[in-house]
Amino acid sequence: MAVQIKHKIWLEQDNAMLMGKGHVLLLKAIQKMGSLSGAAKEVGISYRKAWKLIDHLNSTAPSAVVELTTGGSGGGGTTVTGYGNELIGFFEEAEKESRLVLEKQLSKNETLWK
Amino acid sequence: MAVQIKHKIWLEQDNAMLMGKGHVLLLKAIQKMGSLSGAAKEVGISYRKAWKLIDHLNSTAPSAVVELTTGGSGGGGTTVTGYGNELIGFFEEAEKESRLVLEKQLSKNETLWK
DNA sequence: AAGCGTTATGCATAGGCGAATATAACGAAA
DNA sequence: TTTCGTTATATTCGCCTATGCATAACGCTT
Repeated sequence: MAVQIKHKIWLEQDNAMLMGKGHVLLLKAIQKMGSLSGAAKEVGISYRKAWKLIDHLNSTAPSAVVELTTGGSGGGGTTVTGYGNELIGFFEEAEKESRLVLEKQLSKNETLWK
Repeated sequence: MAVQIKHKIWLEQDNAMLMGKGHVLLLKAIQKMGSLSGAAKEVGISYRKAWKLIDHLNSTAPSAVVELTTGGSGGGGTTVTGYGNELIGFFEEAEKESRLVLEKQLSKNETLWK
C-alpha cells in the first residue's frame, strides 16, 4: 500500500491546548443535537470528557463559544455561539489548506515510495 | 498571550505509523553521533524506545533507512543511508510548507483573537 | 409538588505507553 | 582470549488518560 501523509492541527493559548479536532467534531455535534450529552453520544466519547473539553475551551477562549443552560423544558441544552461558528470555520479552512499543501508535496516526491 | 496554531505531520503505511518527527530527530542524532545508543541519549529517550522506532521504520520503509552493525571496534554503530537522508529532507520540507500556510491563515484571521 | 432530561462534578478503576532494569550476542583490538 | 561498546530483547513498574459510576442541582411542565 502506498505511503500516506497525515497531519493534525490545533490551537494553543499560553502554551496550553485550546482547541483541536475533537473540539470541532463535538461543536458540530452540539449544533446537530442541541445538547452536550447528545453530542457526546454522537461523537462516541464519555459525557465526562465532552464536558471537560467544552468547559476548558469556553472558559479560555477570547469569547464564549457555547451557551449552556440547565433545567427547564427538555432539561436544558447547549448551543454554539456565532463566535463558535467562526472558530469552526477557521479551523476547517486551516486544516484544508494544510492538507492540500501536504498532498502536493507527496505527489511531487512519488518516486520515494517505490 | 496570543493564540498560536500548532501542527504535526507524519507518514503512514498500511494504516500504521511509519515515520514522524521523533524519527527525524533520532535520525539526525544518529548522523551526529554515529550510534543508536548515543543518539537516544542525545535526543533524551530510552534506548529501548529509540530501537523500536528505528527498527519499525527500517523494516517497513520501501528501502533501508539505516544500517546497523554490532560488534567490532567501538562495538558497532549505526549510519543513515542515502535513502534515509532523502526521507529526512522530504519530511522537513513538508513540515515547513505546512507551517507557512498555517501561519498565513492565522494572520489572515487576526481579528478572531481579540 | 412530582417528574424529567439536562448540566455539573467527584472518585475509583482499568488500559496503554514509556521508562527502567537486566541480560545476551556480537566482533574487532589488544 | 580477554576486553569493550554497541546492538538486540524480555520483563517489570509507574504514570497518565479515559471511562464508568454515582450524585447533586436546575427549572420548565404537568
